[in-house]
Amino acid sequence: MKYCSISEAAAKLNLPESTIRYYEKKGLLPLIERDEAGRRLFSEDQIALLETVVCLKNTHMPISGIKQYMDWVVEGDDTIELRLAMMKNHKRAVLAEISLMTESLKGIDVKITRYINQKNKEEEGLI
Amino acid sequence: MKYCSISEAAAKLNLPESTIRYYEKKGLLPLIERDEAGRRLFSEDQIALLETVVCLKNTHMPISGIKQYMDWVVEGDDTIELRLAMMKNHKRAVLAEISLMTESLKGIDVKITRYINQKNKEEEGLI
DNA sequence: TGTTGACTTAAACCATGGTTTAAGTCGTAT
DNA sequence: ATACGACTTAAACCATGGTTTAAGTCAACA
Repeated sequence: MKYCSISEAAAKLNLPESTIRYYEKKGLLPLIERDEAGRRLFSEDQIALLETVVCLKNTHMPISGIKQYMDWVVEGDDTIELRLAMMKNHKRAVLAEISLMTESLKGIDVKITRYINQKNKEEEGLI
Repeated sequence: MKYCSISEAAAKLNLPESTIRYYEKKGLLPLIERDEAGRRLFSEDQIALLETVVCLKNTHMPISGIKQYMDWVVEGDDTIELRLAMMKNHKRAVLAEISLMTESLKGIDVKITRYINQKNKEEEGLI
């Protein structure tokens, strides 16, 4: 298996190293191995877990939620139902948030349209 | 013109009163009138402005951005171009965020599918 | 051998976006 | 008159999600 350093992991995921350390401290990245010098070693699996963290973070799951999920991952197959339920719930929350944003975007579009019209009126006035 | 109290405004917009006071303090709600006793009076226009704040907040514009926008609103028609540019930029940012969320949601769907399959395999194993 | 450069830690620090508290002022109904 | 509910303020407090700092360890290269 190939391992990579924290700087390589950070580059792959486009995250600051400090963030990765912070995530590990918060329990979002359990079971990270270390070399003899105490440096973190990220396996492909760890990188995949980190990608999952990023994916959940991108969809605004709080740290506490991601930690719960990762605790269940570590716990093993007995928690599959729990993880499934969590992901289904989270998906619903994300879709709701996207809906809200999409809806609110309409209000922004109204302003854009209005401002464009006002600008045009000004220009007509100048002609 | 009809005015309403902070509690009525809070009820209309489904916001805590404390949040409305906080927004005013931060400069997001300029020109709020007061009665003789110092109580805030919200006109229809103020309510509309507050709705705009909520709309921008729902689309994750930071307080500092909303304040800039409101400062421009107060400044008047000379700032229409600036407001238009800001709203166009913001719209782009919101669409990008929605894209990121939508993309990340795929990763979540992958997990949902996988967990459902794993559950089914377990059940087959039990038969 | 010594000096880089990449890593380590704990703790302090920061920004953001509110919420809560404490103390006080009104207007009105009893 | 007084007591209640709705309002006011400034300041303290809180959670979240990191980032920065300071001090140290280690491996490898000149």
